[in-house]
Amino acid sequence: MSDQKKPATRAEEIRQVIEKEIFQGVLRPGTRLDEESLAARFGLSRTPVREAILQLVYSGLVVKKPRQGAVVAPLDLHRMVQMFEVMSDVEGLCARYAARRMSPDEKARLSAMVAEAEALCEARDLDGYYAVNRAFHDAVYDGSHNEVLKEMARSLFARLAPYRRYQLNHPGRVDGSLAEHAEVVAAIVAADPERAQAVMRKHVTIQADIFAEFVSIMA
Amino acid sequence: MSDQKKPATRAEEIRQVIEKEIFQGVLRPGTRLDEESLAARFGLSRTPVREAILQLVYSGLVVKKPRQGAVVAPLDLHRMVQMFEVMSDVEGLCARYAARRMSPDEKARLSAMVAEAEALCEARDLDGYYAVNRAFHDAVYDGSHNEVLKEMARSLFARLAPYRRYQLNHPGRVDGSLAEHAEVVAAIVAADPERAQAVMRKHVTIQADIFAEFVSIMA
DNA sequence: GGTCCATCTCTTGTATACGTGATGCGAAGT
DNA sequence: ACTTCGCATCACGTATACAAGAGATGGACC
Repeated sequence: MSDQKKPATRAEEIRQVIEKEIFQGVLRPGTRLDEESLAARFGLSRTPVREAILQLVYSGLVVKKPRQGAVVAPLDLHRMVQMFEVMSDVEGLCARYAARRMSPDEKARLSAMVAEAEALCEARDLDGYYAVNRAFHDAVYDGSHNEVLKEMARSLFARLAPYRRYQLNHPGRVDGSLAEHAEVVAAIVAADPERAQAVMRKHVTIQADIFAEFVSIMA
Repeated sequence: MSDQKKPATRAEEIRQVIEKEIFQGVLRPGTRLDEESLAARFGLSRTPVREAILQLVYSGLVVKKPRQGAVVAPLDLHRMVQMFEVMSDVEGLCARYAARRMSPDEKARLSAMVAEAEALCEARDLDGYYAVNRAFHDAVYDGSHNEVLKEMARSLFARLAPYRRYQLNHPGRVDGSLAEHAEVVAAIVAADPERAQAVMRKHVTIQADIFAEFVSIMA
C-alpha cells in the first residue's frame, strides 16, 4: 500500500501511477495497456513502460499474453471468491499472531482506532470510517510481527480493496463491522489467540458473503 | 515449480533457467547477476535478460538496488524463520480445505503416494523419497481446490525447498516425516478438517524447528 | 452470398546505442 | 600515514531501431 517512497527510477514511478489508477478504477479490468500510448502519455520511451507493466503482471494486477499485449486483469469472479476465502483465513492468522505478539503500546493504538471508528460512524462519515477500517486491518497485520504474513495480507487486501468498500453500503453493515472490530480488539488485548483468530476470520467471512451476494445479484 | 510450459518468449525462457539454478544452488545467495554476462552466456541482448531479472525480483528470488545491479536474494535467516512459520499455517489451511474438498479419486492417489513413500523409505532411496514427499505436499495444495491458496503455498514451498530437503538428513526424520504424512492422509480421508489442519501444521512446524536448529548451529 | 486464403498493418519482442549515476583508485592536502 | 577530493570506468536506466507474430482486411473462389 504505502508504496509512496520516492521512486528511484521512471519505471517504478509510472508503475505506481498505473497501479493507483487500477485501484481507483480509472483503469478498469479488461482495459488494454498499450505500450506506445502509455509511453507517449508519460513522455517516455516504451522501455520503462514495459518494465512497469512487467512488474504489474507479476503482482497479478495485469495479465499479459505473449505477443498479444497486456490488459488490466479482468476480474474473475470465481477467483475473487477464492481470494476472499483465503483472505478470511489469512487475516485470522494475523489476528492470532497479533494476540500473542502485540506490545501494550500497539494494543493501545488499536483500541484507539476502534474508538475513532465509533465516532466517525456516529457522525455518518463513511469515507472516514472506511479509512480507519483500513488502518485497523493494517495495524493487525503489523501486529502479527511476521513480514511474510504481512505481505501476503496486504497483497490480498490491495486486490480486494475496491470490493471491500462496496460492502459498507450494505444495510446495517457499518454497525456490524464496528462491533466485530471491537470483538477482535478485545480478544487481542486479552491475548487470546484462538478467539482473536476465530472472530477476525468470521468478520472477514461476512464480508466475503456480502461480496458473494453482490456477485449473484450482478449475474 | 512446474513452470515447464513451453516458453513463448526468450525472457521467460531464461527466467526459468536462472530460477532453476537458484533453486539448485548453482547460483548462490549473494551472487551478482550481471546483465551483460548473462546476455553473453545465453546469446541474447541485455533486454530479455533485464526482463527475466525483473520478474525474479518481483518473485522475491532476486533483490535489486537501482543503479547497483541485481544479486540473488541473500538469505535472511530471520525472514526464513518467518517463512517457515507462515508455511506451517498455510499448509495447515491447505490440509483443512483438502479434507473438505478432495474427491475420492484424489484421496486414493494421496494414499497411494504414502504407500510409495514407504517403499522408497525402506529401500533407503532418499532422492526418490524426497520427490514423492514433494509430490505429496503438492497434491494437498491441489486438494484445497483454491487457486489462490495453492499459489501461495507453492510460492513458499519453492523458496524453502532447498532447506526442506536438508532436514531429511536429520536422524530419524524420514521415519517421522512418513508417519506424519500418514496421519495427515488419514485425517483427510476421514474428512476431518480440524485434525488435518492440526496435523499438517505440526508436520511443517517440525521441519521449521529443525531448520531453526540448523540455523543456530550455523551461527 | 459465404468462406477461405493471402497480405497488410499494428503491436509486441529483441537488439543496439547513448547518457548518467555509482564504485574504486589515485593524488593531493592536512 | 590518513583522509578527502576528483576522475575514470563500468554497469544500469532509457531511448531508438529493427524483426517477427497476431489479428484485420480485402479479394477470390466455391
